[in-house]
Amino acid sequence: MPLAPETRDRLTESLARLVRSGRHLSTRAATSLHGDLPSFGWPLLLPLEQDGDLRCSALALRAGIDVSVASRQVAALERAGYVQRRPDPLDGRASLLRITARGLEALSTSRALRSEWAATALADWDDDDAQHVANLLDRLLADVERASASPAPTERAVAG
Amino acid sequence: MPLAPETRDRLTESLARLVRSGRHLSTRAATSLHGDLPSFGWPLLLPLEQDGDLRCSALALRAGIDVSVASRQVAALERAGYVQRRPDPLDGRASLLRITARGLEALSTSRALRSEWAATALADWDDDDAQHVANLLDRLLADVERASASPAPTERAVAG
DNA sequence: GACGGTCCGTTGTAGACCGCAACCATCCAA
DNA sequence: TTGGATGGTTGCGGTCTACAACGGACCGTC
Repeated sequence: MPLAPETRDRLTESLARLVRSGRHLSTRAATSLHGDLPSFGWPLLLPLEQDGDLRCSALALRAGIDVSVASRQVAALERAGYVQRRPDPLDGRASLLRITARGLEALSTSRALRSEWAATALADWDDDDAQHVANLLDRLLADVERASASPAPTERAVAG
Repeated sequence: MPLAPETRDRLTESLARLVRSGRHLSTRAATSLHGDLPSFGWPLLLPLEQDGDLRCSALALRAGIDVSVASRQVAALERAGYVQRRPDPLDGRASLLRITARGLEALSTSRALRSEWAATALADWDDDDAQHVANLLDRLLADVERASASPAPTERAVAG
């Protein structure tokens, strides 16, 4: 059965509330969820942990932020000793960023804090439901990002 | 089967990415998703549409923001003619906020834009999956908000 | 009926995050 | 060699947020 408009709107509304709540949580949680890591540390260090050395622009792309923002945040992380930069041997303009041991450690404690928090929040979920919703969330995320990337639809909606 | 740690962490990670992506979308979408309504218009006007007249403090509670923020945003909405205020007959300190015809109309066009956007984003979902994920999202949202409201768990995590 | 504590909403202030535009240094192709 | 393209930094302005202080109104108490 194709998607009914009511279901669609209900889903977007739930999504909007979730985003709002998540934003609220991430500002409020501040130190309790990130340890001594600044709030932007997680989304920047995680790609560095997973993919190894990255350029600033690549990191910005992964984190979904402007290069200028990434530049400032990376500078802060570098000052704090979470990342290290070395000149890119292939391009004199660029730097390569690498996560330090301190960065890995901070990521680890932050991961533990998140995990602990999630354990209390999701106390009465069973594994099947959680896996199911995780699958659907990933799919939803992919679709939202795809629709967000293409500039056309909403502008068409405005014009039409 | 109880929630496995891996599932838990996977779910939080998906959730974090979704929130991040959604935030990005809501800033980027700006005019295309809200029409001429300011970005904070939707979460403020919606409770007024659903529940009728509300005080500023009640509205702030519903929107999950501080009263001072709500006060400023409501003032902007009032200047733009989306809401109307009248003194609360029961309490000389308070005002009652009511959404105007213009506000209802703006909400309606905004809803249409959202709906149109959602239609393209969720094009290849079927109704069962969408309803299922909406149900699970609502439950997830409730749990997250509950865990977010209680100050204890994360601080315990930090202390321990 | 006056008074002190409490509550509502507004305003001042400050911080976090974001993106755009201008800029320098470097790269690369013509 | 030279001019356009590119990587990263910085200046600037904008948005959203919360906390603190304040004036005005409310209410239980004396």
